[in-house]
Amino acid sequence: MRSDCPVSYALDFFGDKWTFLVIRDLLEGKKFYKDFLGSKEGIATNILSDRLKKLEVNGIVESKVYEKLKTMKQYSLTPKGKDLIPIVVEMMAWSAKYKTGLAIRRDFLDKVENNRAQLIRNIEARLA
Amino acid sequence: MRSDCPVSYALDFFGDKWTFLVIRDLLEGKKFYKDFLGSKEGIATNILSDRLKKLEVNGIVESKVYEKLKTMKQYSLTPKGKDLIPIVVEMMAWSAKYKTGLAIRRDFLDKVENNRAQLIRNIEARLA
DNA sequence: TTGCTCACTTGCTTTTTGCAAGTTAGTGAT
DNA sequence: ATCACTAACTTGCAAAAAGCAAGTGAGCAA
Repeated sequence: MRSDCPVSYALDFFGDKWTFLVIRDLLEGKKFYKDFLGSKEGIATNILSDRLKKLEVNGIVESKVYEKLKTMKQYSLTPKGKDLIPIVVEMMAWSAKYKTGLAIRRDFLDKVENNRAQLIRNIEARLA
Repeated sequence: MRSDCPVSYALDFFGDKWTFLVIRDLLEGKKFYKDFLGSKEGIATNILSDRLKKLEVNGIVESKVYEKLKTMKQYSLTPKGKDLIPIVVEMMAWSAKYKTGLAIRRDFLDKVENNRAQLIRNIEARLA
């Protein structure tokens, strides 16, 4: 841990190039090692292995042997991991605003937008 | 850009060890190079210089010469940068939940919590 | 028992980060 | 005008992390 700042604390978990993309994959329902490997960004096997390990140690991910095929390990998010969803949501909302042509559903964004507008007002009031 | 995924798009801007901490500093009201250098995490001068440059190129930060003392450059967030506030907020909320003893004001968190709970319900409904 | 899949590991190269020591430009005092 | 001082970088090199290709070992199916 680099400091007692909450932002810094969070970044110690996923402030690197790959960890958050693995979390995204898990949120999208991916479960197995090869699923993560198949993602468009193209993570390397050693990096993926390392990140899954760290996420598990940090209590964000848990894994168990897949009983139907014991060579496979099934990964999933813990409650602590699922609590990262709002961060993902806000990243998506931000990207949708500033990048044209991204594949995000309109109805999803509309739902987010009201919450987001309120949040911005809250925080800007604090900063003023 | 590594893919057309919105999460990946966002991470291309700040998916590294330092960029988001600089954004946090700006949100906290820091303006000058030496202010960022003074942050508790201890960023190196070359990294800071590089990140400020990239943030400016990416339209998240803007800078101008500080007229009262022309050796100093004054940095600030653009609207695009300020729109990252909700992400910061959600990071803080997550950290507050999982790390004891972090310095976040209670009243601030209470405000955030309702929005967050609603967001989680929205998204989990989508994922089910 | 052979061959296949899957989840890793290993060894090596390239890129990024970290650190210390400059360099350049404005400023204020002499 | 020159000197000391400060602020914002830049440079060079060492250390760490990421990227890539080629293994390895454990289950499974024929």
